[in-house]
Amino acid sequence: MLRLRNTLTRALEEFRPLDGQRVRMYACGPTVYDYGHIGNFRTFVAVDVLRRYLKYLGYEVLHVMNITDVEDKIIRNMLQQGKGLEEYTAFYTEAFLQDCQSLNIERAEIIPRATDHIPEMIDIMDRLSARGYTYQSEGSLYFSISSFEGYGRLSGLKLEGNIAGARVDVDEYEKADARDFVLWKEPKEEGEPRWDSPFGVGRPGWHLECSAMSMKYLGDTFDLHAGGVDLIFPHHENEIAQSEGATGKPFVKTWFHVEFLLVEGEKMSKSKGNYYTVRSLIEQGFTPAAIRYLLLSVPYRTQLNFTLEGLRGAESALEKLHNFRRRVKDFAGAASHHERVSEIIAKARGEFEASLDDDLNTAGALAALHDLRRDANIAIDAGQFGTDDRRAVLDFLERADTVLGIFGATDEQVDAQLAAEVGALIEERNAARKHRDFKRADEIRNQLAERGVLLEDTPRGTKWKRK
RNA sequence: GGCGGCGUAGCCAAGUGGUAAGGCAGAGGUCUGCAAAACCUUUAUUCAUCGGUUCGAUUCCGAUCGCCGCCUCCA
Repeated sequence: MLRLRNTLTRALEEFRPLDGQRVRMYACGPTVYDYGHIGNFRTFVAVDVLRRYLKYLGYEVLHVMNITDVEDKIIRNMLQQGKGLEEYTAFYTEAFLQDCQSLNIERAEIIPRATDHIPEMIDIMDRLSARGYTYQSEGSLYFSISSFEGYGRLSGLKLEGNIAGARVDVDEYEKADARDFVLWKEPKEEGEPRWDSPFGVGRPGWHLECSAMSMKYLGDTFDLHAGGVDLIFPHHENEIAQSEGATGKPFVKTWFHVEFLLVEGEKMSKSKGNYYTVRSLIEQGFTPAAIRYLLLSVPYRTQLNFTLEGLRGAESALEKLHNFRRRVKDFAGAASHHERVSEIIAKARGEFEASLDDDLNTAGALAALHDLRRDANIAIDAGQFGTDDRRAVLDFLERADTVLGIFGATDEQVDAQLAAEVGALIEERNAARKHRDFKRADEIRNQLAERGVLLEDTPRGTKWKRK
């Protein structure tokens, strides 16, 4: 039974869908003004594990992840570069989806773009206005938070109790209250994207976009809403105010927030030079699977301190799991079954599921795999392993990987020509070794090493892998 | 100033009121023509500090110190 920590209630709660076996979830997607960084992807990987585990448990998942494709930074950049909105955002949207794919993040069932949902946003504004939650000022439409009872419940921030040491944006004095937020913004500059609306020409505020898209596809009330912790306030707080203000119904049952990723103990920022994108790490030679492993090695609700050393460690740990899976896959022996191996698998499965049930403890889930690895290796070494066991271990690993996604699709892709070449060279080398021509044998080994192929002499013959 | 989280071996990190998962790095071993790789073994009398509750606390409570986040756009 899955238990999740709900930000709204601050409690660990048993998760039950509102609608039978069907889970409706929304995750705030990227604002496509630049390439995503690993901090962004920590959140998306965590949400991915959530949806994958829900499916593992037998639920049907309807997952919506939006693309925010109109927003201040986007507008600033596109104007600077002299590009159109669509042209500018399409590029980074594509880059984002590619990064998701390389990290083996499953695609959400629905990926709506904000600019395709202006009518839905106008509809919400109409309803909010009719209910007296809004006011117009200098061509923009604002939401008056003092009119919405319960504002601040999610974040625990008090409406009045101020903010002595905090920075407050005092410049925007056209707002009635400093914390009121904009629903519809009047264009300030030439060339800014704009749409017609009953509230004048303008563009939507960010918060409104998510309310419109989530409710359109998931209904007025749905199960899960996910995002980074930094979105709790004001973004999610404002979504609640807008959505519940418009419908009069509860908006979301469970709020799921992913903690920050830090780099060398500090918040990532371009100016500090500790800023990593997925693609920059891949260029440095790290595999996406290792990045994903690292992101899973710390449970989603604690801050993750990213370091290159940690990433190298993740690579080694993942390598061990890969080696193990390969060893089991290549196992050829008696068609037998060993009770001990069944116990090992049952223990691993129990630990794996108990960990994930406990608020998605991915660190524990990975530990379960490593335990299995060690115990099964011992069984194989002891000759207490048969082909039935082989099948059972592989089945479990495959099933576990439907949640973790660390073995990846790229794993088995070896091009056939390379395989043939390497096979021939290995044969030649082994012949040389037989004749004690070690000079030639080492020559071949070095030659292959230069091409990134690593040989491994085992009692059962020579194996190879790519490094 | 308000709100929230964290401090566990060299490093990353799980966890429980009953005596410390897992990984990285290190050390030893098996294997090998030598290697590498692979595999196995091993690494915290102790969980920031000081008090308290308890038969018993790393785990609960209080204080102190340190770190991080949010309160403004942000995953």
